[in-house]
Amino acid sequence: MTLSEFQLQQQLKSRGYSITHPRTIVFKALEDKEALTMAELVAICGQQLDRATVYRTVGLFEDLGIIRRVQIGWKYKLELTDSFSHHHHHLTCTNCGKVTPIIEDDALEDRINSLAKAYHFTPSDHQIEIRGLCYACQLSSIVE
Amino acid sequence: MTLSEFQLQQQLKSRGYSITHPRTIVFKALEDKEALTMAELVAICGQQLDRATVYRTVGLFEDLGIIRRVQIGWKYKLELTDSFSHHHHHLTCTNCGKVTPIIEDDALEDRINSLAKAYHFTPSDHQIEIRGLCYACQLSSIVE
DNA sequence: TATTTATTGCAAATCTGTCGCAATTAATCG
DNA sequence: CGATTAATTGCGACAGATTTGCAATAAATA
Ligand SMILES: [Mn+2]
Ligand SMILES: [Mn+2]
Ligand SMILES: [Zn+2]
Ligand SMILES: [Zn+2]
Repeated sequence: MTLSEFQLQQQLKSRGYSITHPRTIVFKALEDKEALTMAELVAICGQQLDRATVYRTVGLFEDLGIIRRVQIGWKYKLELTDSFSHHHHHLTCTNCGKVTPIIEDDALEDRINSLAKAYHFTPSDHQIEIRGLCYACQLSSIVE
Repeated sequence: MTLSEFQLQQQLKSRGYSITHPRTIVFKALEDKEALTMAELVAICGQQLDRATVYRTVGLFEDLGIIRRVQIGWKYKLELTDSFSHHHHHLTCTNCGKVTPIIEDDALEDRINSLAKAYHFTPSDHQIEIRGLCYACQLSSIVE
């Protein structure tokens, strides 16, 4: 069992939820992967689980702060929260669709927090998506 | 006719699309408003336009870079792009749902662009949402 | 104003997400 | 380890959101 799988079980248990087969399957599907759409997640788990169960599990995991939704392109995707992964943001290539995580940047995080304060907000979370052309797509567009 | 309505017509014409009544209605519905959900937009235009037409127009406007989707909470909303409005980001109150625009901040924009460069991306656009408690909701949570 | 082509409205189809309920599974305890 | 109990799941069925084909209509052009 991985460390985060253990964390998941602790999290469920401490909040009075059972550790079930479906919940483990959904968690593993998201582990170590860059954000998945709901459709992709259902496709991965769908052979073994009912659609409704995947939705219910996603809902529960969101409530428990185990996964979060982020906007990538025009859809939202799901990924493990910072407690199970590392805080990061996303670069999306508008040409090939590749999504690259941006590792945490203190200057950026600080600016975000100061801005929230300037508007008298108490920030709890934030998300950033930068869209543009990835290196590979820049090269191929020069060739054309 | 407003300046941005004129811009819209230029944009449509130059790309070979007709300037139609439905397209004008959808554009006006979004003008000078903070992000609308698709449901809100359909409600506003729905009396005069078919649902399908609203969806098709939104799709076209997205392709033409006239409107964009931004994630607000767990849903997306629609708003005019920077060419028709001013570049900004969003603060969302997780308690009352209020959405506040953050006016452009150079330090933030610079950091975003440097990060993109560091990853060899050519950035074209980005979006930021900060979630947290607005001032009013902070006060009421202290009272409780 | 007549002609041509793009656009729209309508209705049907398809996705997406939700719900109630009976069958199953996990947790608990002797 | 079995029996008991309560939570969870699968299975329709369902409501809402978005897409599509096609005939009717409106916009552009000359
Ligand atoms: Mn990610
Ligand atoms: Mn806005
Ligand atoms: Zn690319
Ligand atoms: Zn609030």
